[in-house]
Amino acid sequence: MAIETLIRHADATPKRERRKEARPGELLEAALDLFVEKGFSAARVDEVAARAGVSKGTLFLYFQSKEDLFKAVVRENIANQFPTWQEEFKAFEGSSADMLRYALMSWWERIGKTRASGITKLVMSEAQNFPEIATFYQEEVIQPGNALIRRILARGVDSGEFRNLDLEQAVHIIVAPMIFLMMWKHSMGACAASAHIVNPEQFIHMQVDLLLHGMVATPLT
Amino acid sequence: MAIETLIRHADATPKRERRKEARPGELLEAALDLFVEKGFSAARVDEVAARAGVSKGTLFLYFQSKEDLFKAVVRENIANQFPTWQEEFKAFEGSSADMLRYALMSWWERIGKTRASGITKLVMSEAQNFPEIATFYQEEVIQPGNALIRRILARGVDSGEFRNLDLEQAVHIIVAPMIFLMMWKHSMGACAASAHIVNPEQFIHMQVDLLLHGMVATPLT
Amino acid sequence: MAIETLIRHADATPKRERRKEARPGELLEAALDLFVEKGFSAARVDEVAARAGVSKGTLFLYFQSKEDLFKAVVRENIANQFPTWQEEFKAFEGSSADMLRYALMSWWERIGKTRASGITKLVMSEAQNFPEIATFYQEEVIQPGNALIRRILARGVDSGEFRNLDLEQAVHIIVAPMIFLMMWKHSMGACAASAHIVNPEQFIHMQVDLLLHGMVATPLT
Amino acid sequence: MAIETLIRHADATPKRERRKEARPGELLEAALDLFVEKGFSAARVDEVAARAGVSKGTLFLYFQSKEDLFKAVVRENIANQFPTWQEEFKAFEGSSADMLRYALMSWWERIGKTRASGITKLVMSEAQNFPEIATFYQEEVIQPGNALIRRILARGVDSGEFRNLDLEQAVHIIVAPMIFLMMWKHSMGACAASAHIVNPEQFIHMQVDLLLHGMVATPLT
DNA sequence: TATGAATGAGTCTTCATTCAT
DNA sequence: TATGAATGAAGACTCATTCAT
Repeated sequence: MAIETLIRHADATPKRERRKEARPGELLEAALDLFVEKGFSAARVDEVAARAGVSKGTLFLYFQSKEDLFKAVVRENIANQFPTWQEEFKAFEGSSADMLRYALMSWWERIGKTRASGITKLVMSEAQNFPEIATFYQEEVIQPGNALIRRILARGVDSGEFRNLDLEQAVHIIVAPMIFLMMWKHSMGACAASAHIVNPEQFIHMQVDLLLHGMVATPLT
Repeated sequence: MAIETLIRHADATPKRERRKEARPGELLEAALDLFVEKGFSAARVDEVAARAGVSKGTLFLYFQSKEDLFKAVVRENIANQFPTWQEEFKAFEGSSADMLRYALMSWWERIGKTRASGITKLVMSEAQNFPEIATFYQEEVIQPGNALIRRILARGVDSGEFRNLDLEQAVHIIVAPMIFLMMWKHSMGACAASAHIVNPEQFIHMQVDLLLHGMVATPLT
Repeated sequence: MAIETLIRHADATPKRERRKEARPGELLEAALDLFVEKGFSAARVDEVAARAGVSKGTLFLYFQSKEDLFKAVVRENIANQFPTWQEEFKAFEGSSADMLRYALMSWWERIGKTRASGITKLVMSEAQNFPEIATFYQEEVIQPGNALIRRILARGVDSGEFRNLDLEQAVHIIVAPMIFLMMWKHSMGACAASAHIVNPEQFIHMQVDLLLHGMVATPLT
Repeated sequence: MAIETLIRHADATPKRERRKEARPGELLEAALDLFVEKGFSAARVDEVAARAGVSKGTLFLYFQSKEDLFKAVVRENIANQFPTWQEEFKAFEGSSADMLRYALMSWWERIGKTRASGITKLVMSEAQNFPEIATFYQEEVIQPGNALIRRILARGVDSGEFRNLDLEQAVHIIVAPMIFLMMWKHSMGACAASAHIVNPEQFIHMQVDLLLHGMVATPLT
């Protein structure tokens, strides 16, 4: 998608011409779909090419190898939605509890629910075989994401709304179930036997509730 | 070859050794290693056999297929542990909060910390390509595991120690961070940029604390 | 290797040759040879490919599987002939006795005499191990073949030239010796002790004669 | 069977002792079944051994190789029922037509119908790969069998009951359908799609009828 | 003599990659 | 630049045969 956008901006040439220039973008699109769906090794380059409407040979004209294609796919799709969010959160006026709830729910709407979650699943699944990509993802996605959550928690602690938490740890605890949701959606969740065991919206609701108020009947004194 | 012969004589290792009792265990060991290291489809049965010190044919003497071998690995390393836990939990006498804490920590000691956690990572990564494995794992690991947690929660609710929870959802919320830990350890956790970001023991401690008592400074009234 | 290189230069045969049109035919030729020579299961796809001058992979470009290849061989060499026969028979103007004689003789010329007869031998030899092939053969060769014969007999009965026969049975009686000829040619006929015991043309002549007029000196009254 | 008989006659030792001696016979029995059922290459030596109640290793104690076993099986089972028949035919008093009918029907009862027909199927199927066996069979079974038929035909011709036939050819025409019946029974006849297409008894009846009196309504003048 | 665990060559099939056109 | 025919190195699994016991 990023590449396509760049190309579009570069020149507004008529369709036939652009077609040629757009090839890599179409291939990356198709590859993303297939890598998410089947994983790196089970995805077939024939199918990627076919879905992009070109021949297998053409694919190798743009990408040296399947691995090369994979890396390009992930790099292209690690987009930053974070700046937008940062703006939203700066302007947020409710309680920090509401802010947390809002953050997780909107994360689900914009990332978890969409195809973007497939990238996370993909990166985590193949991290062992592509360490550079894992590092890249860690830096470009996970750390900024964590920073966003950390800011919300810090706000709550500062205002006295939250207990005095170890922020670093707490961030992971918030983030873990979201990552779980994405993994689940693209793995067990896609299998018949366990398809609808986890309902994401309910899951997030309860997650926030428990995180905020705990399970014990007699609260901390 | 002359050298090889010399070595053979030095070790006096017979080419064919009959060790029927020991074989399956040795193969399962090697298989666990390789499955965790490379994933299900990338692990080669030849290599499993070689690492166990036998020929490819011998492997198929003990396991009908690669899938069968994998199932045996899962049973040996994960499923087998459930009965023990069940016993322990039956005999447990402390509070349900302590019980939950104990469950998660001992789960970490016996599974999460060990190579066995790699199995969970692998299953989630490749579930889509091997539906039969996904179903198997769902039935032999996830459902029994969930049942164990559900019993703890039910005990807490029954005794009035916990709030009246939607057990099914709560189970997922307990389990999700554990799955996250396993995924993390075998994906991002293995890359430099994030190696020690998540400390499992601390993570679990805080997870239990937050789950039990919540984050808000002013508890539910 | 030096020699090989020399030869290559001498011939100037390119390693990779693109001959999409010709490939299937060449493969079918080679496959027919090998299937007849070794039987279905003993014939090796590698050897078929090699004999056709292509790599193993190329064979699977044109035929989905060994079984698929075999079916194509059957269609090419046997099943394809039925429409032609049907045309010929439609246009046939002589007596039904002549028609029968012609059918059997031309069957011998076009199938029995050629390598194609080896296919029948092979199918009968291996039918039990490859039920799908047996069914295929039954449907694509035996039934159409029988239908052709049945039509000739029916014509003779209708015209009063033949006695009122049980057509279904009579068809088998006509067909049996033809199958015998094919079996014989590719089994006992290939061994010294019996090489020339059965002369097909004479055999067919006498077969038709006896079938038409019987052996007894005093005919039915 | 032949071997067993020999052994039984040789010594009437108690069961336990004889067991050991009987091994080869039991193996040949089991092997016959399996070779007939599946053919040479599809029959598994494990299964032969298992069916004979011994281990695979034991089989190779008695037979050098699978091929060796195969040859032994066929040799053992080419029994001669011919002398008996010869006696019967010498004493036969009816017409030659009746004699022919009787010969074919009793052949079906004693050979075609029984497991013995499996040997023929086996030998014809594997003749290409075992030429010595084909020769052996030709001499030991086919030629004597043909001689029997030839005598019947000669009797009919001599008595003026039959036309003046080329005996050599006529014999083949009589024998061909019988061989067809055996092949069919053990190949296509064993497949669901065509199980009962050919009814042997009816087939033989009609065969004899047509052979004797022909199909044409207006007989030879 | 009997066992059955162990072997390893051999089989079909797949698929990333190359290259003549 | 684009094609798609051709390649060949794997990979899972089988099975006749061997050999330590």
